[in-house]
Amino acid sequence: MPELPEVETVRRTLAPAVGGRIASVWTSGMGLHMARRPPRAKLQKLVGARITTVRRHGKYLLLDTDHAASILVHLGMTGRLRIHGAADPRAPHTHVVLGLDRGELRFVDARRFGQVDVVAHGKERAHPALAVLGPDALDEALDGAAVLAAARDKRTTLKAFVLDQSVIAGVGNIYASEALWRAKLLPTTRTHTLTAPAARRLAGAIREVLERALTNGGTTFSDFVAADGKAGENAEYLWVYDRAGQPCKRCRTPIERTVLQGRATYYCPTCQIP
DNA sequence: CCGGAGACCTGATAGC
DNA sequence: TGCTATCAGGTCTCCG
Repeated sequence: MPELPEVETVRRTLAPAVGGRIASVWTSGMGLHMARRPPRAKLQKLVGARITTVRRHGKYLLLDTDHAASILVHLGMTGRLRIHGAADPRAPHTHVVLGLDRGELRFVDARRFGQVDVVAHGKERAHPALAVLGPDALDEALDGAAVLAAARDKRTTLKAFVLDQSVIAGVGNIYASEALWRAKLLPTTRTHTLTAPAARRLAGAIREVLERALTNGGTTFSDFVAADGKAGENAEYLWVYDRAGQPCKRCRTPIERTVLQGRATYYCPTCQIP
């Protein structure tokens, strides 16, 4: 479910939890991502710690504490990180609960593709999940020149390229299709054929698409909600994703759906070109 | 190096 | 109504 705009929306709506002290920790004991369980003992050590900041890189959140460690969270497909009243009934599939001085921070994940871990300060780059990430998609440094440089040696398709978290961290399946439509580039275009002007368009389009979605509070089809429980509004603004057969918003040609690397891919066969 | 397929999980929805 | 098949915003691994 969640790509950069959704994760960033969660980060921002976690603001009320910042400054809170962790009073208790509960975990379900079930495995999440790759059958890895949230590390109960390491989380337990954070009892008494205060949450100082919440950072994001790509689709990962880092809840920093004043105990020299951060809580790493990835929402997977159906993960939710929400602030609740301690008396609120617990939703099914609740896997981690951090009791704060006021309220609770709960991680709920039906499909269990999400991840919760603890990382010592200064060891972030050594964490396997974070070590492989490229620059964040909203990083200022990610301009046309950077995209062109990253694209040059690759033989893959543009769709796979923008989805590759080691190249650009944060773009997922919805915004990959959206950005390529915005840049007027076909998803199947080979990466190494990208021209400088096309790379500039792609870099700009990625930023534009993500910032627009962020302004709209993220895209909600069924699962995504912010930390305050609110759904996103961006689904009604999507240009191509989930719009097969509907007219292109630029040229009225029906949008096509295909499958690339096993994932649904939407594009306009007329105004997107190699 | 690259793509494809399958794995990990559950729930929603469409079709019969 | 109830069954089955298909699909889903993410990653990871194996295979050719």
